[in-house]
Amino acid sequence: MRDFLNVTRALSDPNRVRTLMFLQGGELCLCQIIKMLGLAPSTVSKHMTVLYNARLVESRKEGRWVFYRLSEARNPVIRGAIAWARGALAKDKQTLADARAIKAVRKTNKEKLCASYGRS
Amino acid sequence: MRDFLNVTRALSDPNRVRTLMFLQGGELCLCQIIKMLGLAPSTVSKHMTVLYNARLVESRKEGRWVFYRLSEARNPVIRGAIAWARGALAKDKQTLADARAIKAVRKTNKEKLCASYGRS
DNA sequence: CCTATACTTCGCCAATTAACGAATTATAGG
DNA sequence: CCTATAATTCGTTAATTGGCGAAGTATAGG
Repeated sequence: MRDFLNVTRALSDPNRVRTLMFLQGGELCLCQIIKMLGLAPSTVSKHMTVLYNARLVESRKEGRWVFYRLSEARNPVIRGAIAWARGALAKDKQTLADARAIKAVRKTNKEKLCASYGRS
Repeated sequence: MRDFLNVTRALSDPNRVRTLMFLQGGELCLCQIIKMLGLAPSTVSKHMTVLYNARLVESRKEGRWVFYRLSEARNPVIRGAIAWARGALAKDKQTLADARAIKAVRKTNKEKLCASYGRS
């Protein structure tokens, strides 16, 4: 029950759900997620911790950067949650808009994007 | 997104999740749910409203009683949520304990159970 | 009608949560 | 070693949420 509630609570915030959706396109570093969500770095960091503790995402550190990706665990509860969310939101307006926006973010040079958290 | 979040938020409380699980055995009137959860009637009523607004349950009024049942809607988001929760919690301790307890509640005469909210 | 009962609505309180900025940690590169 | 940068942790604040009991609504049965 505890694990289950960690997942449902992680999925109870629109910014976390958006992040899960646009992580479908592949791993992103925190600063790219910050750029997408337009929130303070500390806020986004905390959101990612919630997703991580729910085991919905995994992370990888590379130098100064931390990359997050959708969980690849075989755990059926996690896979079920991701599959369900994906199905439920495939045609969601925000999800589609983010899928467009993420392309630009991925193309942008990471050094430029991250410098002072790239509030452009 | 709004509909999706209504579902995930409804699933973010253990008492609501427990209720969804033991409703698998068939419809129950509010006083039976009150008995199962051991919470104040007003609290349980509010929980059921949350589940109802998320479309996870449906209700039926019969005289003084209100019966709740798992949603039978064809909506894939709802059906997916229920199926996922069911799979995730099939072996959950609380779920199993509730499955046992619900049998006694179903057998109990409803008049007796509900009288002064049956705090026995 | 009047009472009892099943449920809901309302107002309140304590706990949780999402947000921020400031301070801190860790790493890359002079 | 020193600075800049990416991310995290901490402290604060405003909003939300889960709980309760009291009051209100609706229905069944004298």
